[in-house]
Order: sequence, then structure tokens, then C-alpha cells
Amino acid sequence: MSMTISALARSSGVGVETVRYYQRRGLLATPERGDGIRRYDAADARRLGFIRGAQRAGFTLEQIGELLHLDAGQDRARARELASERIAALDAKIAEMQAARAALERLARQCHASDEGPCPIIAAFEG
Amino acid sequence: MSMTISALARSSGVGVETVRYYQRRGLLATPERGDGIRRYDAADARRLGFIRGAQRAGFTLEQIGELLHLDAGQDRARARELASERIAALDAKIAEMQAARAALERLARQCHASDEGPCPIIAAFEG
DNA sequence: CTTGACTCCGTACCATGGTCCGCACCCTAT
DNA sequence: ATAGGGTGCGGACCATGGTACGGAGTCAAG
Repeated sequence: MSMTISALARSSGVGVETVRYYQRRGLLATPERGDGIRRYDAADARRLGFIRGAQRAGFTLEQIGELLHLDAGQDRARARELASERIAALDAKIAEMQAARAALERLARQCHASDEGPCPIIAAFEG
Repeated sequence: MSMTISALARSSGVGVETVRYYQRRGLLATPERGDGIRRYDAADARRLGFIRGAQRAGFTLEQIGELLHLDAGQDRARARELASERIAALDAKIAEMQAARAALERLARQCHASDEGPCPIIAAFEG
């Protein structure tokens, strides 16, 4: 199965320009062209899928680059290390967002309860 | 109580340049100067504190600008609307991060369990 | 009254993750 | 064979949230 860049991009729900950007960043290879147009295969699609998946897990493109590099190097210890770091960062971020969510919900309720005085949503945070 | 820009910045744990940036963005006023150096007061500190707090809740500087504007306009309905939108966005983001966290943890365990074959951390995401 | 720290201000630059532009090809259907 | 749409490529541009720089002015302590 071989496809053009736009088919590859569509297969992962990104734009053609994004694929080209990943190529420039060294995250995706730019296949040789048998004089004409570059052709991509399932391996390219998997790799692009990996990039998007890792991105959803909060890895930066730079970290994703490292993960892809490890893939070749078989350095599983380092891969686990990166995963642990990411889990810790996710935990911190999740906790922060949950706190913010709770605060916002409480404020929205207070604000709804009365239309007198200063808006609690605005008044909060001023610490 | 009046302070210099660096005292104001310190009071909220940001850099002087950040305060100046917020002024340029229209989030903080630039007080008149009684020929010499601009002086800031507790109201400025509260406002800066509000900006940082709202930022922690995930509002962008642009949205924060709107919230501050509403503060003057007393438009509490709109403030509640912004809060609701933010809560929904937080919920979505939290769910996504929790899913990513769970996936990563599972993968790290699998990867740790055996050093044979392809690293599961790398192999995953390739959807 | 000079030194050193701080301030003012505009402008430029940074990282991140793209997005768009223009020109020249190439490929396919009519 | 020619019009159209997609491709290749380099480079410019975008948004977001700052950070750094340089030169001039100001202020307090020695």
C-alpha cells in the first residue's frame, strides 16, 4: 500500500503542511522519489500515528524525536524513564486542572446565586 | 502602600518584563509618574494576582482581558458563560490526560516486565 | 557628587507547533 | 495537448506568552 502525502496526512487527520513540518523536524523520513512524487507506506502511517498519539500523551515533538530515536537504539530503560517523567508531569497538571475546575465551579454557583455585589468569579483569584 | 515595578512583580512571583508585557497587552494599567518612577499600589497587586490566578485556571491572556473588562461592565452572565466554557474545556483536557496517564503507566509496566521484542511504549500510539 | 542599582521604553528575539505562499513540476482526465 | 489539481521545496508568517537588549533617566547611599 503506497500513498501520496495528502493521503498520509488524511490517514492521521493532519494537514499536508504538518507532515512536511514533521519531516523538517526529522520525525518522519522523506522517501526517495521514483522520479515524480514521493510515495508513503503503512510504516510511515504508523510512525505518524505514533507521533500524534505521543503528542496526545503530552510529549513535546522534541521528546517524541527522542522516543523515535530510542526505537532504533533499543534503549528501553530510557524509554521507561521518559514515560515516568511524563506520568509525573501529567499527575501534576491534572491536579492543578482539577483544582482550577473545582474553584471555577464553586464560583460560577456563587455568581449565579445572587446578582448583588461584585462578581465572585472576578473577585476570586485576586490573591 | 506604593511600590516600584519590581516590588509589584515580586509580589506575584513574576518578572519585571512580564509586568511590562501585561501592560502592553492592556491587562495592567501603567500608572502616571510623579516625575520619576511609576508607583503601583495594592489594587495593581490584586489585579496582577487575578491575572496569575485566572491563568492557572487555564484562561488565556485574551480571555483574562475580557474578564477584566467585564469587571467594569458588571456583565455577570457573560462571566458565568466564560467560566462554564472553561470548565468544559478543563473536563475534556483532564479526561484526555487521565487516559494518556493510564496508557503510559500500563506501557511502562509492560516494558519493565520483559526486555524481549519491541518496546511496548514505542509500539503503542501507532494507531 | 559620583557610583551603582533600579526604572523607562521601544524593539528585537525566543520556543513551540504549526500554517501559508509562490513557483515549478507532475499526473490524469477530457 | 491542455487544463486542473496535487506535489516539492524553501522561506516567510502566525499565535501565544513571554525574555533580552541597549540607552537614557532617576534615586539613594557613601
